[in-house]
Amino acid sequence: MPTPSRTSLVAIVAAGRRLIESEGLTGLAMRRVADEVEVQPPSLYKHVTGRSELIKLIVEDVVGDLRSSLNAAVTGSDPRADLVALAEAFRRFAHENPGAYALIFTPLPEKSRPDPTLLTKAGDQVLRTAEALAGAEHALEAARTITAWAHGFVAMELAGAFRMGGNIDEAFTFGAERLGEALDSR
Amino acid sequence: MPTPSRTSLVAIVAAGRRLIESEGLTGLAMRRVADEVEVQPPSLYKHVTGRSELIKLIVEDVVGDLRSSLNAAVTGSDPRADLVALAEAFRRFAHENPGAYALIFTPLPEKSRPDPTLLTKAGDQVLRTAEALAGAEHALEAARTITAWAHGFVAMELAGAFRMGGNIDEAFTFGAERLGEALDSR
DNA sequence: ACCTGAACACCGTTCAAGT
DNA sequence: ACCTGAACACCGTTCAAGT
Repeated sequence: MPTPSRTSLVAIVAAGRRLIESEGLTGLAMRRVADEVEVQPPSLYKHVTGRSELIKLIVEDVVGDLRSSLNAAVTGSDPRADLVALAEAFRRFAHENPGAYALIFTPLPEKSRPDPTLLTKAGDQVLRTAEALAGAEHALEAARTITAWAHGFVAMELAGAFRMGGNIDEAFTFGAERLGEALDSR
Repeated sequence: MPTPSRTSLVAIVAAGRRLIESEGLTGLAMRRVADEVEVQPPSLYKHVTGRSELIKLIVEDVVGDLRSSLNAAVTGSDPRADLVALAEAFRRFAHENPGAYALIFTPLPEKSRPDPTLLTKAGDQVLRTAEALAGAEHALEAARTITAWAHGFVAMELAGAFRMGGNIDEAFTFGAERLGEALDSR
């Protein structure tokens, strides 16, 4: 007689994401995930091919949430204002999900990398704002400049790399505004 | 009778850095480092307090090399040209040391983080160029904008996050030039 | 069809014993 | 003073056996 599942993929991914958030990638041990969903470790392999794939699923979950946050941030009125709103939403998301966020742009083994189309979708709002600002011919380059700066900023922040004093919030606003000016070709 | 050391801290750090470069942080196993320097694993602990500290020493080694590369890149003639030269040197370094580079701005446990003063020294050249460009009152913010963008760009590149086509080299040059314009307050 | 216990091949690290 | 072998407490993963 078939036994009903005692856990589920969503429960496993959620548990894994919690573990990563609280203790980083090292804390993501299959045995601990199993504990969290109240199952023996080998049972996890009925839902997931292995730890690498679980990491991938967690990253994809995070990327989906990031996309929602970015989409919710823009108003569509003024591209310069939208750029600032996107940057702030991006940073807020990273601050609220530092452990999971760190995985998005970290060099992971092929098996743990998120589906590229998900990353593309998450970046779509930035691309549209970049196009409104910089024009169609420079849209992609402008979007990459914005994303690179925003990611680099929060990555350094989360890694504790800003150690020379000064106001971090102001530095972020400074960057967002200067980038808005620099990319505006209207 | 005292036994002469069969290995050394520099040999251990070099071996560790090689392992990280070829197989990432996961490849940095104490047993494999021990193999590389031809010693039994427990002997490593006479030179290093543990794996965490070894990671820290490796990161500090890399940061020192990055600093040298950046210092060698500037000519001091024109700040805009220096900014481009710094950005290119930064990116070249990351491409040549992708495994080790990834560690610099990754969120590491406290015990593995590099000495903050080393990071400061590595960033000093960028700070000076930023000051020449943006003026003393905005030097730190400008330096952070430049560094964030450059790091974000190569981090995304190394993570394989640029998947929408387009020319990556041109996107980098585009960003460097626009940033130069945006930060120039002379 | 899903879960389990036992097992395998790995880890980092400790420590008493050797030279 | 440094190195070693043996051991401990962990990993991820596999697999035959249970229900």
